[in-house]
Amino acid sequence: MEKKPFYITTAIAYTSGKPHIGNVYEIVLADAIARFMRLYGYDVYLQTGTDEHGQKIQDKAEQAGVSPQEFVDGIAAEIKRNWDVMNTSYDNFVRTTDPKHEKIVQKIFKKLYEQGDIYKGEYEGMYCSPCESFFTQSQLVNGKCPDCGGEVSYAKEEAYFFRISKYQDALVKHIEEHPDFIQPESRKNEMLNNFIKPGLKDLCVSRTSFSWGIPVDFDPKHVVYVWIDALSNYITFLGYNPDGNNGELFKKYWPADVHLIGKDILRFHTIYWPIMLMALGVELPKKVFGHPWLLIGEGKMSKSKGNVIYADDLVHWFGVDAVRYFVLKEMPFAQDGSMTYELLIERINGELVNILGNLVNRTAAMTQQYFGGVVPKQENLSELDTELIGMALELAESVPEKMHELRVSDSIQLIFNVLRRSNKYIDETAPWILAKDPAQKERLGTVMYNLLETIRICGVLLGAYLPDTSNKILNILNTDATDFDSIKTFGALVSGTALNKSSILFERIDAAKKLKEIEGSATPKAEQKRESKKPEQEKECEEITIDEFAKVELRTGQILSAEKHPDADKLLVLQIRLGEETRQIVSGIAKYFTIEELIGKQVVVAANLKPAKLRGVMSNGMILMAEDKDGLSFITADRAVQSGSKIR
RNA sequence: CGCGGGGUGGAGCAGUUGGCAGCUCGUCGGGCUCAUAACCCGGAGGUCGCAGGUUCGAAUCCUGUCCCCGCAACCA
Repeated sequence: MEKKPFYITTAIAYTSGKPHIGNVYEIVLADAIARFMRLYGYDVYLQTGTDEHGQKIQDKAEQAGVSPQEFVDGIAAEIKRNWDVMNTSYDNFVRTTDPKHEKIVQKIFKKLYEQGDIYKGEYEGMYCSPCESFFTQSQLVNGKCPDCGGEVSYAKEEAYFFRISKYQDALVKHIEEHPDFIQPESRKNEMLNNFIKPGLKDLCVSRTSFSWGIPVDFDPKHVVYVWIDALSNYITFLGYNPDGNNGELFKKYWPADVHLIGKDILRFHTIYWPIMLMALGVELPKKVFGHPWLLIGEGKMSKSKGNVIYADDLVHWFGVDAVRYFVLKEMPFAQDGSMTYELLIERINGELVNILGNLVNRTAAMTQQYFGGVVPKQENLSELDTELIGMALELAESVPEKMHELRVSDSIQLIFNVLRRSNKYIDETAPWILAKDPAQKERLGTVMYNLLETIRICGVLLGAYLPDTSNKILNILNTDATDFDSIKTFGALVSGTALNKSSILFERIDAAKKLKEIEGSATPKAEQKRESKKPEQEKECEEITIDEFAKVELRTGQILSAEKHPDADKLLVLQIRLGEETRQIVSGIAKYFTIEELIGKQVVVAANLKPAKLRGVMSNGMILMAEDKDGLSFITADRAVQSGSKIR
């Protein structure tokens, strides 16, 4: 029988740096869906990859002193390695610097140009020459460049535009007629009300300000800007061809069943991408799912917060299936999920070790003890048995149902409910009591069979989420009944089969010990290796000479007054006494301190910093602060020294 | 009045079309011994942010209000 195709994609990752666990979550989620659909009987194609063009990459490569291509080669390999560490089963890992992709993008661009959907126009705005950037009036700070504070002037730049306004009505119609197109639904309303209905502006789709991109072949001083380049990866790598001469993969798999993306780029995938496809006369994808974010504790991951967690480190500490389990299970459908080491350890011990691992272990041990490790026969069933069997069989219905809605966490929950029930079943049937009475041998056999078969069913389904663990379980059971059909009926496990030796599935983690270990090795082995071959990593602590250090003029000061910045939430305007003079300093600490607690504070100020305007207010210096996870703390002298004192 | 998300036992969350407020963890008490100090049972603990309204009946629908969190614009 011909299998139904199922094409799923992740967003392609930008090659500006190493991906953190939040980025990796997306491919793991996609992988779980892909593995499940394969198990369920679809012909699945999972595509992922990297987005490798753009100004930022050109800049970073330059800083690192390598060519952009060398630069992205390094990062793409790093990204791929992280995908592999997570045991993800992608069918194709694509890169936008692939010549085959570049060629088709040029053709797409040309086709859209020739049919009038792309036109040449002028990008106008206020231009800052040192920054080489355009700004709109609203972005300017007191009429000056928001980046460098320098003068800007009106300028025009030649650019190509995509006439997306033309397709606006068709897009609204499509979204309204296909309620599943944008998921989750709350996002759909957001897109419609915030972006589409107020009116779409034509999109600038080329740049002349940098060169690291796909050149427009009929006008080579332009490069194709990110939208057309990156989004089209979903079809170019399937062999789409604007001239109609499409490849086999495209014919087979397009339109995509799911584009899995982060909620932050939903706009591009539900507005620009569909319109591009409409303009090309290509069918639209069936569903775009904007998944939530994985937060670390309370907040977003960021380098400046120092809370970035990488997938390979987590795997190094906890094992791949434990990490997969956590991100898949702990992430709600439409709301951001939160990760901490404590929570991760709690889930591992409470669910993987206690519920799953221990169930398999005790069942295998009893089978060994009572039946010499051979699967016994199932005889007459009691009500207790049919309840367990019913729950196990229901999984073949309920799990696919949830998975089709992309509710991965709920699916795992369903399986674990059955595992929990199995533990309870052991307690209710008390096999160790049955074992004492030779007359109950048959009953004991039935109980053990029911447990083993239930574990098999759960083991098969877990293949989508915890592939290694699933293999281990099915290997212990020594069974070939591992396909989806085999779990629709209860009894595929063959009586008389000798079990293989069982092993511990998940080791219990001593939380205090493990946390200490993590603390103690800020850069574990995996990271150290990586560090040495990453020239692009910004040197966060570059060595400086004592002369360079001496250039910074540090002085003590006292805060005389503080008031809210009239036009910014995060900023406070402080008047600070530095010896004879009084300085005005603007500082982004409004969130952390009240005005009352600031007044009178003795602080340390970098006094010879070049003055800058912050949201329109002059700031002459900077206050030194220590920052950790609990917030900010002032650096100060340990006695009340005279204000303005020098620090060295 | 920039846009959006959220306030449900100590913690984290579920609650679809209004119909007895649930789950996991923790906690307290008990049981069991096959198993990885595991597993099983029971108890305590909630005015569902607040105020009003609709209704026989509201966590759920409506109005107002307070608080938190993202995004956007400035973290010198």
